[in-house]
Amino acid sequence: MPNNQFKKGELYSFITGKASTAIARRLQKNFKQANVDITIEQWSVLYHLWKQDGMSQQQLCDATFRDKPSITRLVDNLEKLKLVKRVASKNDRRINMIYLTKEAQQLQEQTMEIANQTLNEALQGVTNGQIEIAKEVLQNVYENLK
Amino acid sequence: MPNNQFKKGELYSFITGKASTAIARRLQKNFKQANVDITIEQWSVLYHLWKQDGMSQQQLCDATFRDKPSITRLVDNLEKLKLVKRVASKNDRRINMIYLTKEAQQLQEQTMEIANQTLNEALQGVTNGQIEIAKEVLQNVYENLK
DNA sequence: TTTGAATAGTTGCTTAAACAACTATATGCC
DNA sequence: GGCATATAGTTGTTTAAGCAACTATTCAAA
Repeated sequence: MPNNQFKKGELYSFITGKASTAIARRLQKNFKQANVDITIEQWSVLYHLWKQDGMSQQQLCDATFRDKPSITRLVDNLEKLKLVKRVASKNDRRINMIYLTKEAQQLQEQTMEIANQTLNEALQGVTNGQIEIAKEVLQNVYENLK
Repeated sequence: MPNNQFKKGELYSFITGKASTAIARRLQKNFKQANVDITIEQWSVLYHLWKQDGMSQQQLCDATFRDKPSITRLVDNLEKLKLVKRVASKNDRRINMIYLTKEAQQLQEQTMEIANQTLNEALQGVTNGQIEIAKEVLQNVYENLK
């Protein structure tokens, strides 16, 4: 493989992920404007629980690409906010199953709408074909490194 | 513009930026293996100073897409590591100009090589054409939101 | 020229990430 | 059964991000 496939000056945007930072900030701002008082990291955990309620912390680690201490503390904070509950598994007492509260269930529709709007703001002027290719590249990078 | 340009299930990878997180982690790991004891955030500041030594903190904010407190503290830590020096501007006493030390200058070649290798690992199997489109999309997103 | 606004940087606070070290429970093998 | 190992989760520590509030300096306009 050629060692210098890319010009050095082009490295930076790939490594720093300014685009995803910008999306994250905008989403946080849009949550705040709608008086939704959660962080985007907390939202990303809820996102997976909305898809499947009752996941173990380890499953949340895999789903959100975070390590175990990060999930422990995100779940701590979500519990303080009364958005999730830890329930010890009866089959395997090492495992905490995480369940959404009613309050968290009620957040789904509103916050998914805000996330959709945020993505529409972010992707103005970008064609669906370009988006598909960008997603493939990002997925490929993720697979190469995980 | 249509309101639901994207399927909801496709949102997540865009918002969370798993790919850039993965690149960042791999770069950090590769620095560590080479006994380069700096964080990727510190490296990203040095990166811009290698391109142009003697920038103000505000210029570093713009270049690295960080806010002022973040740069204050990154410069604090880089000063502790003796990699940069703050020099008060004589023209405008509000401004700190940040200069690389000799130690930091010596880090450039090695760490840029590691960054190049890391990108090559990340982008295996991705064509230059795909990379160009992905970069355009990410740049477009950044412009839309900044 | 003085007063109000803008700019550059710092500090305090909360949230989160990464890593290492730790506890508790389960599993597999002899 | 008992011991080594793997798995699930927690705690401690350092680094960093984001926001608000703050100080110091400069600029601009009356």
